[in-house]
Amino acid sequence: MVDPALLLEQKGLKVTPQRYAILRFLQQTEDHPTADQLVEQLNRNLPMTSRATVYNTLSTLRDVGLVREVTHEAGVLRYDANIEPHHHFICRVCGRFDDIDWQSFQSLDLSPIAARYPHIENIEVIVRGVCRQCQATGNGQ
Amino acid sequence: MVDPALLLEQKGLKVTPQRYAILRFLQQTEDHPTADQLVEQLNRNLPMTSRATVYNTLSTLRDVGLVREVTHEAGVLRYDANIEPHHHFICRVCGRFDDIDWQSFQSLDLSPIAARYPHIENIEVIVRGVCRQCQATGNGQ
DNA sequence: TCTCAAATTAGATCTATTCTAAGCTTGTAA
DNA sequence: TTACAAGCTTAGAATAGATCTAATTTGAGA
Ligand SMILES: [Mn+2]
Ligand SMILES: [Mn+2]
Ligand SMILES: [Zn+2]
Ligand SMILES: [Zn+2]
Repeated sequence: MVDPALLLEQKGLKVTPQRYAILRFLQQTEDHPTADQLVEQLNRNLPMTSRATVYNTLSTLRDVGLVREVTHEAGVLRYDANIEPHHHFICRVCGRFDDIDWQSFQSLDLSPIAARYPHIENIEVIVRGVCRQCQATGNGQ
Repeated sequence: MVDPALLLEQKGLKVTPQRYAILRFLQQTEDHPTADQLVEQLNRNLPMTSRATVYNTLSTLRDVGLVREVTHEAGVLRYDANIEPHHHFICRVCGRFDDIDWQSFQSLDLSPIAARYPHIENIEVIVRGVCRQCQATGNGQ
C-alpha cells in the first residue's frame, strides 16, 4: 500500500483531505465502487466530501492515471485503484466484482490478431458467471 | 443471415414492423449501435419507430436472448445481434468497435481460475488500442 | 501573514434511460 | 361483421447519474 499523499505529489496534484480520502479508500477496498457509493461511504461518519468533489477528484485521478474507470455493466461506472493490468470476474446474481490476476491468463496469445491490430495498448478478460456464495445459497438460479 | 421474423416467432414474440426493422438492422450492421443511433438511423428515411419503442424492443430482444448489451465504455450502452461467443476490439481514438472471432483466443485456458470460479457462463476478451486507420492518419496520438 | 491559483461546494443543468397512461393493432369468437 | 382482449406503440413526464456553473474556501509559496 503506497501512501496516497506521495502518489498525489508525484503527479503534481495538491494533497487535500478529500483527495487523500478518496484515493486511500480506493486503494484499500477489494471492491470497485461507483462514485455514489464513494460519496456514501466516505461521508458515513464525518461528512467532508461533496458529491461534486468526488466526481471532480475521480476524473482528475483518472486523467493522471492513478485510478481507472471500469465499465462492464449497463449504466454503472466503477473505479479501480489497481492500475496494474488485470482481469475481472462479475457475478450475474449478486454483482460481485473481483480482480483476477494478470498471471491467471498468461496463456493468452495475441499473435492471431497481431496483423489486424498492430497497436494494442491494453487487454482485459471479463469472466461472467455465478460466484461460490450465490451458488451455495442458490439465489437467482 | 437468419430471417428476423422467424427468430421473433421462435421466441413467441409478435412480428411487428418496428421489431423486424430493429432486429434486421442489428443483424446487418458490422457496428454496435446505441439505442439513440438506432432511432436516428431507422427513422432516417421513413419515420415509423419511436424512441420508446426502440428502448422497449431492445429490452425485449435482450430478455429473450436475440441481442446482447455490450457495455465497455463509460455511459455508452451498445447492442449486438451477434450472440455467439466472441471478443471485441475498441479503438481509443475513434471509438471503432469490432468483433474478434472466438477462435482468435482459443488458447485461453481457464484452469487457473476453475477452483475459485467453478460456475463460469461467459468469457470475453476486450482488446483496446489504436486501429489501423487512426494510426495511419495519426489523429489523437 | 498575505496572496492567489487551485480546490471545493451547493445547486442547476444535462442526458440517457425508464415509466406512465392513452391509443392503436391484431387475432379470436360471438 | 362486430366486440373484445391482449399486446404493442407512442408522446411526454419522470428519474438518476454525471457534468457544469459560479461563488466560496483552502493552502503553498512569497
Ligand atoms: Mn480491478
Ligand atoms: Mn460484437
Ligand atoms: Zn454472487
Ligand atoms: Zn480508430
